[in-house]
Amino acid sequence: MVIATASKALAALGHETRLAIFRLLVQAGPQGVNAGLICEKLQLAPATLSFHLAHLSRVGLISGRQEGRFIFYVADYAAMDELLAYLTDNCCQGAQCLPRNGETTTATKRRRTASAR
Amino acid sequence: MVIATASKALAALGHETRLAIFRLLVQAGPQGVNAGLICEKLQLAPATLSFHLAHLSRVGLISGRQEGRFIFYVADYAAMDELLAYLTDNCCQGAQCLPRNGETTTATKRRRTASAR
DNA sequence: ATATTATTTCGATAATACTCGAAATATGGT
DNA sequence: ACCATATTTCGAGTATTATCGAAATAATAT
Repeated sequence: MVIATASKALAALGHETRLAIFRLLVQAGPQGVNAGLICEKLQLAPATLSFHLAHLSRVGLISGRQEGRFIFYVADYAAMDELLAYLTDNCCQGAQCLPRNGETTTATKRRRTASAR
Repeated sequence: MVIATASKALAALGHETRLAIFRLLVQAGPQGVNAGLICEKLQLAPATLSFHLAHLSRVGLISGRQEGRFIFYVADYAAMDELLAYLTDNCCQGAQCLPRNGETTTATKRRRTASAR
């Protein structure tokens, strides 16, 4: 992934409403959630939701699947995976991600696993 | 980490210039890079750089250490670690992060490692 | 065909963020 | 004290993003 792509994905998630939407979709799993239900759960005006869904779609983090009158939005796990890979590879280099106390935390383990690829 | 904090950190990284700055600092390691050198490497006007450094500092992703006339900026690895932990925990739930083809990729391994905590 | 429901697009407004020259501040050298 | 260098703050202009009512589109049901 190139930096321009990564920064666009990060910007998309860098808005509380959109992060909440994405989180909801991830937790909903592969069947997704239709727009109306997202509106209801997150208390958003339909036009506002539509704006944010379009943004997330544009950067490839979600996609929509029409089913009857509904459009079910689904998180794109592969896109998120690529973003996380970019961050661990470029913004969390090796042993430097060790916290000061020397304890091994998630990022470190994550990095080790990644290098074992 | 709460969603407000996570979205602020993501927004900070969601700008190509700031992501480039953060990446540079991560790669520079614990001694950091002084502002002037960042300016030079990334070809930024001093005032512009200062604006972005302030933004990254405000959300806790970097910090500055005065040394003589210079201010060395350093990436906060712990903050990045927490952000990655938030994303893997909240936006990449378990087996759902498996890509369609069934191959195991980074995020999956990452998630498994995380659950073994 | 018409009505109903789901969602998006349009349009206007408001708010926030970005860029950068110029001036201000801070530190160190002479 | 003065000068040079490093960085930030100020201020103003520009651009981008967010919100949401109202109208338009799309799908289904009656």
